[in-house]
Amino acid sequence: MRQRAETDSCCPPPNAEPDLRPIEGPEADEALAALSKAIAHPARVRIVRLLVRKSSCVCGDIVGELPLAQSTVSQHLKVLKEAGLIRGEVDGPRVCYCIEPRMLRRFKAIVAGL
Amino acid sequence: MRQRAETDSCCPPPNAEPDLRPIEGPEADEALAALSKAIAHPARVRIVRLLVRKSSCVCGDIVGELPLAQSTVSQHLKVLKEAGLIRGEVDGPRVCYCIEPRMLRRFKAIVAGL
DNA sequence: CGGAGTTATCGCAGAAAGACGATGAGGCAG
DNA sequence: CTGCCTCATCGTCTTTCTGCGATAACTCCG
Repeated sequence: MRQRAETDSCCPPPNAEPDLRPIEGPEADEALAALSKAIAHPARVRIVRLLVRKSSCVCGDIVGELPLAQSTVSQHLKVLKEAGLIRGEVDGPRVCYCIEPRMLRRFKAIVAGL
Repeated sequence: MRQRAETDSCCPPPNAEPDLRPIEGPEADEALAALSKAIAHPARVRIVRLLVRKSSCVCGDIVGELPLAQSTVSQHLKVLKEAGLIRGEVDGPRVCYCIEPRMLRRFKAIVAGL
């Protein structure tokens, strides 16, 4: 077993590698559209905010924070995960979600470059 | 008639009033979701890019820039307009669209604040 | 007034999103 | 092994999005 446990965050990748992907052009346009679509729902905005705030990653507690059914929240998490904005790591019987800093940074960069 | 004409941009509001609206909280979350949804389509990203690039506002030329029917482009413009991201001003027989700098700034600010 | 050019709206059809309950899959404790 | 807890997936329904052609509205020019 790993030494990751209670206080230890399950997703600690604070790597600050430079992002070489373009901020403009067709690829960036597609990326912006996809990332925007992923975040284009109040529930998903709240999820992202939760995960950003808690550098330590919350888990199914997200369900408790939202007025939605567990299956619905799971769907939203799936959308965010498929967009690459968050990551889920299995930690025993539960799953620990956290922000994918790279992708969030990319989103911010493209938007800022508008 | 006004002195606005060919080279004159029809939407010249370069006012840089400070935006006092919140960057966080429920209101900002709703705003971010709405703005993201408005831009969450490749065609609409391209439209926004076009209007940002050309500080002078293009018009129905947008239709020529996109591989979509005129009615479809008009729909996308409507979405962006309803989100407050762009503005359309009637200029003779045609309509001149331009970015609404305030709203775009707000979008950038909220995203940057994530 | 009447035609021409430009844009908005309508109606439709197919695709996708959103929400939920029910069910399945997997780990952990006993 | 069995039950429990957590989470993902499935199936369904409703709503919204997306795209288009057709048509209306609107402006300018003769």
